[in-house]
Amino acid sequence: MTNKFYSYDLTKSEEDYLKALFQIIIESEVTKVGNNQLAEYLKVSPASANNMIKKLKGKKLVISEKYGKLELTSEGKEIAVWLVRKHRLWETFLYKYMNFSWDEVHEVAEQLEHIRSAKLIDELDRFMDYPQKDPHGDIIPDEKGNYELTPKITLSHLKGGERCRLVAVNDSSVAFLKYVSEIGLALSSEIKVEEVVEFDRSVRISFSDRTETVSRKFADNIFVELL
Amino acid sequence: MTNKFYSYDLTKSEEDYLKALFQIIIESEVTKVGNNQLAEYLKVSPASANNMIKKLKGKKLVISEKYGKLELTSEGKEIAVWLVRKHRLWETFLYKYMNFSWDEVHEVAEQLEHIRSAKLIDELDRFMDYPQKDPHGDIIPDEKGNYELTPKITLSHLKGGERCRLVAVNDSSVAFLKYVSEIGLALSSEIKVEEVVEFDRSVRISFSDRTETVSRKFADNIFVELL
DNA sequence: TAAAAAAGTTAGGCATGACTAACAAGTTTT
DNA sequence: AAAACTTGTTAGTCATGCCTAACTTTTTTA
Ligand SMILES: [Mn+2]
Ligand SMILES: [Mn+2]
Ligand SMILES: [Mn+2]
Ligand SMILES: [Mn+2]
Repeated sequence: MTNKFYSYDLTKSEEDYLKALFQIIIESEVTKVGNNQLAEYLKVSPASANNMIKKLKGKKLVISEKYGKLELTSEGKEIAVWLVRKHRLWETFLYKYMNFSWDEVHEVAEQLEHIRSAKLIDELDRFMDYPQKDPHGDIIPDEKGNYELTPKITLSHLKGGERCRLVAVNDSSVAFLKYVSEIGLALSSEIKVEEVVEFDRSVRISFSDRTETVSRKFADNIFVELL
Repeated sequence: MTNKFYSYDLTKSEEDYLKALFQIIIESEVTKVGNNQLAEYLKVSPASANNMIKKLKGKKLVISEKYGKLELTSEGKEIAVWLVRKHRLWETFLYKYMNFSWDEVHEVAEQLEHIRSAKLIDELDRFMDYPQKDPHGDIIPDEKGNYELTPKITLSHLKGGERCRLVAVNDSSVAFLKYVSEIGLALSSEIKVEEVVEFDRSVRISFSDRTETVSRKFADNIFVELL
């Protein structure tokens, strides 16, 4: 199955910028992104981001007016979704077949997502029997680029007494994921919010016979579904 | 299993040059390689090769005197063998699990061999139950870098009447491999040499109820084991 | 609304890894 | 041994993608 995106032949960096634009748009629920915001996200200087954006505008993958905010064209977005699909399929493969833990998959998937072979991705998808979600609970876009947005309710939105299920995490860093696991939480964990501490808005939660207090910052990075 | 080669952090290009040096040494059964020979192998200019060799000498992976031929240091060779291991494990994975044909695997493995994760390679090896050979019949070096050389008898060495088994191919190009398959040959095929044509030394062979005449150049690229 | 701050752009550099053109050293040929 | 050829090296250029410093434009705040 040949993929039309292979006519583009973008560099690894160009791909990373497109994907970053897409992720920022999804994560912060906006349609336009500032140049410096993009630079910060990718940990490069504003000048570097500005330079790359010029190239992507030349390839009609990004649009913006001078001194204006950045938008992905529909083609730019399609390529970004395709990269997300590859990233999440690889993470799933590493997790389910290569004995990687959920905090180890992201780093290697960052490399694997740039491998150019539509056939490999299609076959990987088939091999794993078309998984719906990656190890962090994120939806894997299908071969046509269709995808659902991951849920937007975080643990920090709940009030004392409410119950929920952990459906995804909003941070792929090793530090965060290791901490989540150490506490004893995982995808599908059922959590009850005991109390939101007034002083610093940290959250007292209980789950499987255990009680823990987690920070506001932590709770902001846990996506849940109300029960 | 952490791999010591990850302390090197070579670029993709540096890796390709080391691997090329190693392949030339194995294929042409020499210990030293000329700069221009290396350049030709990699399809770059002699100036480019010369430039890269300077860097590899700085990293003590290559040795040579000025205007002299190039040698891999033992460290350079170890890294090259590690790259060959990765390449052949990926080819095997693509062939056995991803429904790639033997002429499709090489191109994608050229990309995958540069993925940095010793754990992924160890797990891939375990997942496939420690395969000994890749889809072209080449030996896969083990995790310690031990490997056997592929057999050096080609079909073109045989005389009329002799019989052999196809054990490997010495060319990974799509054009060659497709032709091999089209004729009806594959790894393990039993071949009888009917006659070596005196005029142009092409070879009349028979196998599984079929008779074909193949060129000298073709016969040079088929490795066999005498029966 | 004028000053200050933030956001975006441009200019000039640097490293990597290609290239061509010119040159130097080594190897054959005559 | 000199000429011719082959091989290796150097110099200068280019594209990519990063940087800092300086500048311009837009937005915020006083
Ligand atoms: Mn990830
Ligand atoms: Mn990436
Ligand atoms: Mn190969
Ligand atoms: Mn390679």
